[in-house]
Amino acid sequence: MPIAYNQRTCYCGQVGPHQAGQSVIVAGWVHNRRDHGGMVFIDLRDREGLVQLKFNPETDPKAHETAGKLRSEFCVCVRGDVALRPQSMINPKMRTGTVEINVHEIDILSASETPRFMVEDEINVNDELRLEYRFLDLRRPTMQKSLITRHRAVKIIRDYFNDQGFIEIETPFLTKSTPEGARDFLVPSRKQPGMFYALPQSPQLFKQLLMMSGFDKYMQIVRCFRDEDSRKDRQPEFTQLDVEMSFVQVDDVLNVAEGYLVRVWKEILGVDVPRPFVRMSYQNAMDDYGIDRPDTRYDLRIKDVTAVCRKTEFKIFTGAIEKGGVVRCIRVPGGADMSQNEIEKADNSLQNILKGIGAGGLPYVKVDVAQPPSAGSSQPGAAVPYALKTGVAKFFSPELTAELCAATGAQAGDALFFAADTIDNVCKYLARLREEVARRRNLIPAGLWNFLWVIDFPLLEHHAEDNRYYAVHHPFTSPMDEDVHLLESDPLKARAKAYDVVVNGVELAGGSIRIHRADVQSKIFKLLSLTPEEAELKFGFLLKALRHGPPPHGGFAMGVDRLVMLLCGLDSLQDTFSFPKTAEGYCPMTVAPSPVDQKQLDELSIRLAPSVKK
RNA sequence: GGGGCCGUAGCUCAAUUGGUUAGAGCGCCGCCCUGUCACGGCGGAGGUUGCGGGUUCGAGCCCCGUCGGCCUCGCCA
Repeated sequence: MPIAYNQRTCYCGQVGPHQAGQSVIVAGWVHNRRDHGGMVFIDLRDREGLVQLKFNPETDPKAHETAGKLRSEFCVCVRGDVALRPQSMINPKMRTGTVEINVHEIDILSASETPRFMVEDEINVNDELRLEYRFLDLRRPTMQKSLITRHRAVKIIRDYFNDQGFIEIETPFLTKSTPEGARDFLVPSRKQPGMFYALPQSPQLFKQLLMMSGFDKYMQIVRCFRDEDSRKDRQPEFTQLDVEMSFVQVDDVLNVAEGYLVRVWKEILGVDVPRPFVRMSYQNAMDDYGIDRPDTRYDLRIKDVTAVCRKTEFKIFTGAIEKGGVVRCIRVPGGADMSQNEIEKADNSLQNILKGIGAGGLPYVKVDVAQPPSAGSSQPGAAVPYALKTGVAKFFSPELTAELCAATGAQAGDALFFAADTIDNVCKYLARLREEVARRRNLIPAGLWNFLWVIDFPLLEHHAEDNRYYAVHHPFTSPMDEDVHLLESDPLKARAKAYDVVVNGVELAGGSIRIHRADVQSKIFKLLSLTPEEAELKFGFLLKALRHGPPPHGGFAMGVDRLVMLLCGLDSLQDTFSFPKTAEGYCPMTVAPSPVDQKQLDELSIRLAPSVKK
């Protein structure tokens, strides 16, 4: 009689001393086998963990014989008694290490080929192989934890938003291609040859239309698609929590978002996140951190030293300033101990990293205590407290040195790293430098969660290439009421009712209050160089809806994959997906994308370009 | 789309200046072993060096192409 595996009594990882003496049925995969010729030990694994099985040839010869045939990843079911291990045989490294199961009966439910890699957490296997054998990869405890955490976070989303009166509504995947934004994934229409649907980059317009339909609190956990190159923190299809509310101002939306985040951090990590979150203006973030998603766990704030550097004879500084640029710097406390190799020589030196993103170089100085003029003289450093050495020190006179130290708060033993260029480039370089220095010098405190709202984003940005404005957030974002008049006079000065949640330097969510007036929306389209005809063609349905009593509304979207990455402390977004794709958008397991039959192409009226090889 | 690095046993990696029979650890297979938990001991098998072409007396190594992976810039409202 086979063991009734459907009457499994508990998970392997949950067997404990409270069951001592009880008969149990467990099922799982063979993790490890230790065969002593006589006694055989098996670690059996299921989604909750491992438990040690013991096979004794004297008491259970038949089970012991079967145990000898077991190999890695065989799927088995056993019946046995839970026993407390003798004191000296307790394994403190195992959660179930105080007990073991004396097996009386075992069934091999299925055998396994030798796995291509071992199912354990500390593996060193290339990603492609992991993805090809994703079903094995997902057996690893960290991957199980990741997907289970994902489930819990999503469950909390549904509970929380349901409690708050939100309604989950689905929106189409086969929809209309939207201009701007990322590249669309296209789906050809069979019934209308030559026509294409696009997969949604987000349900943005649908959720706004639902507001116009009167569902004043909407949410959805929804797949979004963007056909751009993948990265460690990016996949072509990803999941968003999408939220929209009517009759709200910025604070109302921030409150709802904070409420969820606080709850999920408490329930999953047991961490109390203080509310309300700190708010920082976009301008403040750019000035102090050079980036719109600052990691505030460490200081290293950027200081503007344009005024001081203007007085130097250093062409790199003065040249940049003459062209309308700025000079800014980061003070690294104690940074004088950094080697020349680390700063500018090594392949991965700070300078080379910055050169990699376009910087010309990395001017720097180290701050030292000033030497007295001669050995005999007293009052060392009384007039000039500090002196600079190395790098571009020679361009700073004692007076300028004093000014520089005053402007940056630099003290003896510090290093100052400069960037001189346009404001945009200086921000880009120093933001990167900040991150790199913090990581290398271990300035990032462990266990800290810094939640931050970045607010007061500009509404528009200007691109020189095509000499036109682009929406910073998206074209439906409302300008601030007091800035509406700037749309005529100085559009780049207009601020948006937009906001991002940043956690430890990761942009986790973002949103805005939307335009709910047709005239304002038309004005924005015009600024974005859309003619009324184009606007009608592309967004006619939105403009039509805006003429039928739209409520004021706004919302946000949160990256669920990034959320799970943060909660699990993962450094790869791939590990939060069940079946992710490579950087080329390829799935090694299913071998997708792949060619299709000529018949399918014919039905879609699609002919492949001659350059496409079969 | 641009640039860089990489591809050798099931896995992770070696292989001197282009030179003998391409090695190691882990895994795998066999035998032995009654308290292991990274069990241990002895023995063994396992290779079209991603693929295609070229240079050379000779190519894992050099050159060209191609496929794939990773990093990076661009892109990602």
